[in-house]
Amino acid sequence: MLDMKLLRDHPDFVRERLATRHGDEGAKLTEVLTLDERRRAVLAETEQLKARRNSASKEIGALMGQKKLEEAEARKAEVRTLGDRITEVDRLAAEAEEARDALLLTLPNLPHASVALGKDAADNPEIRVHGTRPHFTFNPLNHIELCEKLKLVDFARGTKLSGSGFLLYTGWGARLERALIQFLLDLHTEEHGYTEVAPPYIVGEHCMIGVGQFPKFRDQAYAVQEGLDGSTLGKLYLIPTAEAPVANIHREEILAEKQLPVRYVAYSPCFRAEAGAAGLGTRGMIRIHQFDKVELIKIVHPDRSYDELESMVVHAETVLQRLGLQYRVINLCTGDMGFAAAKTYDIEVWAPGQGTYLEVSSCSNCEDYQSRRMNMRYKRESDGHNLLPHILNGSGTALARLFVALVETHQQEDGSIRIPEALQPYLRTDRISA
RNA sequence: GGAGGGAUGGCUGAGUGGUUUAAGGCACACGCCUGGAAAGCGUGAGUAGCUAAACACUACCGGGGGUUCGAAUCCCCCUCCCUCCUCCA
Repeated sequence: MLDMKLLRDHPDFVRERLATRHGDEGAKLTEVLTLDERRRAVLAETEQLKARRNSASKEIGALMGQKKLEEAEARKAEVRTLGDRITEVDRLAAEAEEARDALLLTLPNLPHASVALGKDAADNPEIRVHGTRPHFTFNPLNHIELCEKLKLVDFARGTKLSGSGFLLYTGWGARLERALIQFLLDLHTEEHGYTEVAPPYIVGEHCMIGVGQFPKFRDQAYAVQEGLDGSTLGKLYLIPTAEAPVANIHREEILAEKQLPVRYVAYSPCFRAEAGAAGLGTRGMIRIHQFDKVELIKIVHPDRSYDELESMVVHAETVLQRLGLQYRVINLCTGDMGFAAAKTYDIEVWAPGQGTYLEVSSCSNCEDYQSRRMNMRYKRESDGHNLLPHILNGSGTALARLFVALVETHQQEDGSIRIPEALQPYLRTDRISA
């Protein structure tokens, strides 16, 4: 959520920044400002009325104490009409505030000044490229062929169980997935200083609103119903990312300044409806309804958040380096950025069987956009003021596509997969073969 | 799912209709005292809205609604926590 004060004081600046994003929301800004003005006007009136009522009520109390009952009754009648006005004016204020806030929740974050202006993915500047692409002396297979030959994933039965977009990992495939998860968690806890948490995979609506997932992307979520009780539907949702529960851990709390930075790492499955998305319906593991991910979350001091973003990207890159994968880091331009982000780096891993890069990580600084929605604050030591921390999230990394890049990159001429050294202790083999 | 008990400031804990602008205590800040500290004494201090700022004012006792001139206090609904029963991995 954007700062209402900023909208009031610098509407043109906000309008201009919003216009750089995909799907300009600037028109809503005017409406928010109108509603805000109405609210403030009505609020001023109701506060005056309440002040009058409060002092009158005190006088009535005093009159009753002096046993001047008749006078008291007369004043009561007077104040009663005041009360009716207050009820009415209060209602107007509440309505204006509700409408304003509902609209405010639909405005995306403002891009940071350092973010390149652009329209879509084609305008994303490339920051750096790492590693060399594998060179094959034979005809390399794609991950679908490899998974079927080595029986790593049973695509047909995954679809039989849950429909297209769901995977059944089998044998060494299931073990590889599990090994990757543990490798990632150990890396980030032991080498990068994150605290591991294991969150719920179902969260309340307030958590989805907190991270900016709702109200805009309601159609992308799986809603849960408890048993036959239809009234529970729409209260709880399967998480689209561990960001939803983990970023909300300290919602409605006031953290001590010296607690910052807070760094969490969490494994979770991620559930995405992908309504209207291209590429579902074809086989494979690139875009699916359920995938595993290890997520990084940081809650940091506002002065430090852009340094923390840089180190977070490095943490995610380390994953790909250890696994011997070629990748590049790009910076999302204003038109391609996600809803809550002020600045985002994407990491894309090279998948030889696809002949393209696949996005396996997205690291964003959301600044105070989420903490304001969550009412998460920290107490500044110097003066005791409660301020909004900055919240960052990053994949470290998403698994299914990492799996694809891994098997496609490390495939051998005999059809086996060479396991990178970093992973061998977890999988307890250096090779997967038929 | 059933029965009962709870939710008050950073923490603890009083408060069943009117100087409660929420007592007292702990912790906190400043001052006095001291060679210095502790103890003691004194003073201050919640969050937010409004304001250029300050004063004033308004709101906030889990959330929402109601009764009343006036609600932390009375009534209704909801959420969460605790105890017991039931069920269960």
